[in-house]
Amino acid sequence: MKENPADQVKMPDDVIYHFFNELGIMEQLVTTQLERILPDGLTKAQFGVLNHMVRLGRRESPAELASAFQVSRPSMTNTVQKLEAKGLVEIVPHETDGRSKIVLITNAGVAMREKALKALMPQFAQIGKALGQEIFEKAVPLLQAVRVYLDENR
Amino acid sequence: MKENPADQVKMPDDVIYHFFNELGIMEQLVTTQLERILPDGLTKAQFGVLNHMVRLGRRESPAELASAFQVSRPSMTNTVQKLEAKGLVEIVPHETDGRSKIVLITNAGVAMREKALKALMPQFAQIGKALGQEIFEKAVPLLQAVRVYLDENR
DNA sequence: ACTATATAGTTAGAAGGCTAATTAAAAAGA
DNA sequence: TCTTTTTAATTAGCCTTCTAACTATATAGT
Repeated sequence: MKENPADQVKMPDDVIYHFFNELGIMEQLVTTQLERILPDGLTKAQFGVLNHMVRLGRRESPAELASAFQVSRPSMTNTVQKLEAKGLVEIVPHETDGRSKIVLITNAGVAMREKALKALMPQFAQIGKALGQEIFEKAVPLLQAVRVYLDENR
Repeated sequence: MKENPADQVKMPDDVIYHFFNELGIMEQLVTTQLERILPDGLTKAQFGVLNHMVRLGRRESPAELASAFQVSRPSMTNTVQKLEAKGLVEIVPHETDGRSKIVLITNAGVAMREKALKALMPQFAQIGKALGQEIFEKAVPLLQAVRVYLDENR
């Protein structure tokens, strides 16, 4: 009876590794396809920030944004600077805390977010039609549970 | 009755967007934490290739590896060159196809993969213990279904 | 009040990813 | 057979992300 080469050293918790592997491969696909659809060279990171700000409609600091997206502060500095260079956000000093800044979305930023949404909509609709919404409704809570755990135990 | 700011422009297929969003945030967390655990500055991409080659025990070309991980060929060229520089793989010409190359894992590569696995094992066990394997067993087929769709429709 | 610690943001440097373009070899077609 | 198209790999240039280190401000502790 031939053994699989993998048996030499067993994979620990194979399902979990498989899960993370599947995650990484899908994220690769999603990011690439998303950025191909987004208008005006908008990246996933940039769209994420614009969308976040419109949806939550709040004044947030770069540090708060970094935390929301689970990226480092230098990464978020970079992202909001790119958005500022495109005129999609404004970055102003915090009124009372001299260390902090506040990121504000501009009218152009809101318009760009709407343009991006319009570009994305058909693709999302197609995926929803092909796979059904149920699969996503089932998956989201599972993903959230894992994310929350990783978030709390790092 | 106050409306949520998001209502100005509705998110198309909110569950699907939420799914992709959750995916991106978790992938960020996973990659960062994984690379903090991996030994000798091994990256997720590098470990992925080593692990893939041991598990499948096959001679594969850079193009096949790129396809397996859903990255571009230039990205895989970069990764295997980094592995070659560390002495973890060998890259030899294909016997019959003058365009192709074959990536072979070295003894050092196998040893490094085992060292990495040993480093990863406790973390995976802890996650499994905290969340249970079931959540991953439920999630993997869902992720696969979405991945296969994206893969086939790009 | 003064010192020490923590927090916000940035800069520098490295890694991985992408697309576009280049080179070389194989396969297909006229 | 000769030309055209496809495929494999690489190079160049850009973007995002990371960690480490630095500056400046705020908070805590003595």
